[in-house]
Amino acid sequence: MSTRRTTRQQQAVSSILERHGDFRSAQEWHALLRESGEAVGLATVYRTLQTLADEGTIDVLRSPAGEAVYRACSSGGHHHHLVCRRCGRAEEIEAAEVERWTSATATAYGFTDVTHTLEVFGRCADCS
Amino acid sequence: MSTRRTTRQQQAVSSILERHGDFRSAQEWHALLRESGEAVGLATVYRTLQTLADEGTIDVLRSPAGEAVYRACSSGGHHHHLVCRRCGRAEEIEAAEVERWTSATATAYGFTDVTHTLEVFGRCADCS
DNA sequence: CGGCGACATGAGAATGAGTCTCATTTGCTG
DNA sequence: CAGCAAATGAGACTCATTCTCATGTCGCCG
Repeated sequence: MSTRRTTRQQQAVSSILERHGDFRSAQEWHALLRESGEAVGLATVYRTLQTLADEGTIDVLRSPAGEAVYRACSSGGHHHHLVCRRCGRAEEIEAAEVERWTSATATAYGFTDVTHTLEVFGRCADCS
Repeated sequence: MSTRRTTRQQQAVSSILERHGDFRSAQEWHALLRESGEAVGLATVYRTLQTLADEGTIDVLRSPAGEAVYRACSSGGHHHHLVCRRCGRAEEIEAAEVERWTSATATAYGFTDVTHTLEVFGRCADCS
């Protein structure tokens, strides 16, 4: 069933995501890989990022500009981010209160099958 | 300075946004306008939506699929949405708790100049 | 009322992220 | 080692959005 192969390319993608801790677009990761000598086709970068995201291994979100940005996250569970809009560095944050509030509110309005997005952007201490 | 002209096209856009209360993409609003006989160029629809959004007259957010969707909102102030992912209908929701929580958390991490996005998607009572 | 200048419009070209196709390469398992 | 299915990558393609630029239109001034 899970005929999951381990290719050089997939390892290169995972590994570069782990070396850098910030959110970057597929195109940026692709460029970084090329610079580092570990060339990987753009299509493969997209495919791999998507697979990893589906697995929950990495996190995706949309930058204010509307493009998808990816990063490796330590916590496997559900969490949100506090992202520096200048340098891309991100903190993982837990938001139990918010979880509770959204699900209560949604229920109050008769909504079911609820999901939510919450991202916080700002300027980190270093970039101020 | 404010050489703001009132054109038929801009009125048509504003007006159709007000007649329907849901989130739709620029392309969809454009199609609706055409159907209603009030044809407006696609580029103009984009321009007008963007202007209205900048003014704060309408709200923009990104659908899960990644395209920008727009809708006229009654409340001028800051608020969030509970959006039906099937029919696009949306409720405006206030989230004082969440506002407080995000700003407190961001401050705790040394972040400044903080903004946030919060959107809740689900299936409304009618669409369940 | 006719003219003028600036802003607005719209058709189509251009851009750019992301996806798809398909011939080729490459882990893996026997 | 052989064979096959999965993975790759170059490039074509899609599709939302933006840009360009020729033309239209609003509002004012004399």
